[in-house]
Amino acid sequence: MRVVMPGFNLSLTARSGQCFRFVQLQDGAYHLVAHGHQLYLHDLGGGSFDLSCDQQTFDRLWHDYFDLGRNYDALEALGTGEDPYLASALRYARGMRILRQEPFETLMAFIISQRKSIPAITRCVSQLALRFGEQIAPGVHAFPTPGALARASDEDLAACGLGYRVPFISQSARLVHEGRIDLGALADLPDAQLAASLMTLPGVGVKVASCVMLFAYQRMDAFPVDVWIDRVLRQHYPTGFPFERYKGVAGILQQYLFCYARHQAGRAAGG
DNA sequence: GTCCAGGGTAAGC
DNA sequence: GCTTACCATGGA
Repeated sequence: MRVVMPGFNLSLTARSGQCFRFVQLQDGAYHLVAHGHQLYLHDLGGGSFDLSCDQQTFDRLWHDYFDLGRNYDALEALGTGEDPYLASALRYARGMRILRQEPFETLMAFIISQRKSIPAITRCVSQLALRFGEQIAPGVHAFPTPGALARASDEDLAACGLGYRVPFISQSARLVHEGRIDLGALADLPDAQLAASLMTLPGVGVKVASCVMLFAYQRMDAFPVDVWIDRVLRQHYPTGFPFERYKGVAGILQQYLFCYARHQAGRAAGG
């Protein structure tokens, strides 16, 4: 079906490091697996996209997944003048959106993310889906359920390239599967309690919890600080990031800063 | 060979 | 509260 998503930047969103289930195809289109569904997306330009779903599935699932109910245009007014670096980041990554991902998959993906590059994380998540996820189409697998990962052997998990994170994944999956942590119920908690609850899981610290809050629970004040953002803060915000000024959208801005910083580094490296 | 990657944990202070 | 060593793996 043909859909108009004004200003939506598919390419940047797909490569932004918040979701590891986008695959770019030969013709430039993207294939995505989320919420037990697959979706092909073709950017036709001018805000038009060709999607491999019907209207009902789009309205019920993908509309919210791509956070289309939120007005990102208001971000453009921020940063101008007082915050030129943020203005540059917003200009570069205009149209990128914060995806509304599944809590369990996001939790597992960002436990894996520690000390790994985005391509390496993508490989691990893909392997987990291939080995333990339900096949939803020929050669296409959903992300595994908590039970499937809880039952997986350490050897099979290690074969996915998880390294020393195997017990983190195994134990956290078990705690979710056994109901010791109810990821659905966590959505009702305020930010501080949500963060504290997530951090009771093995392999989850402040940064991973922040990513899960931002990318799965729509907590737009969650502000993950990884090595890239740490550099940005030290180089461009030596007196501290103005969280109060950006209250309610700081996490979104963080994602723009993250992508912009990586883009700049890529250019400097000649990529 | 070295260094780095969307860090967390445990030990030590 | 704060630093520090260590943790597997793959790519540059």
